[in-house]
Amino acid sequence: MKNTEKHEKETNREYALRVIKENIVNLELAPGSMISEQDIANELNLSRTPVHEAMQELSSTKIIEILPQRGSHVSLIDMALVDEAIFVRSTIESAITQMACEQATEKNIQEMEENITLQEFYYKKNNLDKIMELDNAFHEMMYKITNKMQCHYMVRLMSIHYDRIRELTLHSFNAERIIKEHEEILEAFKKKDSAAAKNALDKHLSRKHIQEDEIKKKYPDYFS
Amino acid sequence: MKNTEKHEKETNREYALRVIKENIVNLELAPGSMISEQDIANELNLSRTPVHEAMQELSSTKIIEILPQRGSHVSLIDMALVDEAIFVRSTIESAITQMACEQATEKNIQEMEENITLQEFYYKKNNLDKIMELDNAFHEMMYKITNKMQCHYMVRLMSIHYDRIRELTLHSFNAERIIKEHEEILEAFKKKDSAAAKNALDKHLSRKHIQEDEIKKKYPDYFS
DNA sequence: CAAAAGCAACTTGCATACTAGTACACTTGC
DNA sequence: GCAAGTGTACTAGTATGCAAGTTGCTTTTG
Repeated sequence: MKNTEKHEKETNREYALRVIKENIVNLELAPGSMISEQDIANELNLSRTPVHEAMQELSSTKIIEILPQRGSHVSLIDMALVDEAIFVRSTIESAITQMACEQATEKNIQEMEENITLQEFYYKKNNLDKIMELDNAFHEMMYKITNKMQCHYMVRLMSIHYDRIRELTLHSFNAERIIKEHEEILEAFKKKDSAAAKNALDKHLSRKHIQEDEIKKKYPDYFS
Repeated sequence: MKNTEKHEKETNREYALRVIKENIVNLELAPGSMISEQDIANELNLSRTPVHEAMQELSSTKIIEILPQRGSHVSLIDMALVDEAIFVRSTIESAITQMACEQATEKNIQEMEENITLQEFYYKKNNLDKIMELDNAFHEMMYKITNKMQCHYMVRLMSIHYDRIRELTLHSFNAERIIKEHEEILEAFKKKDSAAAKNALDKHLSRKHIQEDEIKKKYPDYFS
């Protein structure tokens, strides 16, 4: 696995969960591949206990499948679960963004502006990773403004199925358009026009439809 | 704790999770009370391991709080989390019911009819538990029809905060009105009028606003 | 008497060992 | 050669014991 450094002050269980999840999303652990608790414990220099607990948590989102006394494997990509992930995020975030627009303070709006300024900065530097990080932070602000962080946690949990497939279609990531759409949302916030904010967000997230045929042809073994 | 019988073919971990969750929701484990892994393990005749794993899972929804090396306690009722639970369910189920109306087959509609018939049957028998069970099954059908069972799982996870507070306001459970509203939804399905189905569901779930002051006065120790 | 030091009893986190069940290669008997 | 039986090496589930940290009572000390 990649990036197995342990952070400070995270428990062994959190450490195992984070590393396994990252390696599933970046496809280092390929869909369908077997993973044994013992092997991962050895690789991370842990006992089976924290790894076992991390695997239990992952299986609750159906990103891995545990077959007792037989073994565990990374789930094949299930387009129905990808659709659910997109559906939940679009539906929840549409409602939350509209509410956020109504509740946003001057300080909130300033933070959004700051975030977008940095997006443009890193766009000029061609730093896509930073832009994606700022993108996530931008959307998370909506949850923070409306005090809906448990919703954010749940949406993120399900999103893992979409995150994994996005890894296969990174070439279609259009930073320029994304930044422009964030600016549209910001403009709606400044005008306190919550309907416009909702529409801008709906348009923004509706891009998330997937070139399913293309990637299924390219990676047929990854799909169920 | 109440109802500690172990079901067949459930693992010890699932058993512990189910019993603890039930006893939190029915307030047998009061908000704020301490619960130790060892005590529960003794009471259920298990080792600490499956209990520990169940507690980890419960803490992810914030229904319990684990303080390492100090102890764990049932969380006090946090109205912000109750609001989030209601928000997620209303938002998701509104969208899903509308989609279900568009996709429902004759067989689906017949099952809904069957369910409501039984609701009326048990209403005459004054069996509220059965009605609540049928109520849950009725709403679950929407998720099944639209193939969104992972959404259902997530909504249920967050709903525990609302389920617990509903336990305090059971006197206001109005079976007659609920059944009538279910019938409205069914009528919309029969007419394939998805907008009407959505409206009927929105109205149905909007009842979930809570007599917050009343129960806070009655159970002040239960709130954060 | 009051404050500080120390100890005992608790907690959860984790490592280790054992259990039960599966898969598969190999042996055995024909 | 083949089918049935057997041994072995794997798996995850669970029990147990230890590690590390907190709490609160007891003892000590000024």
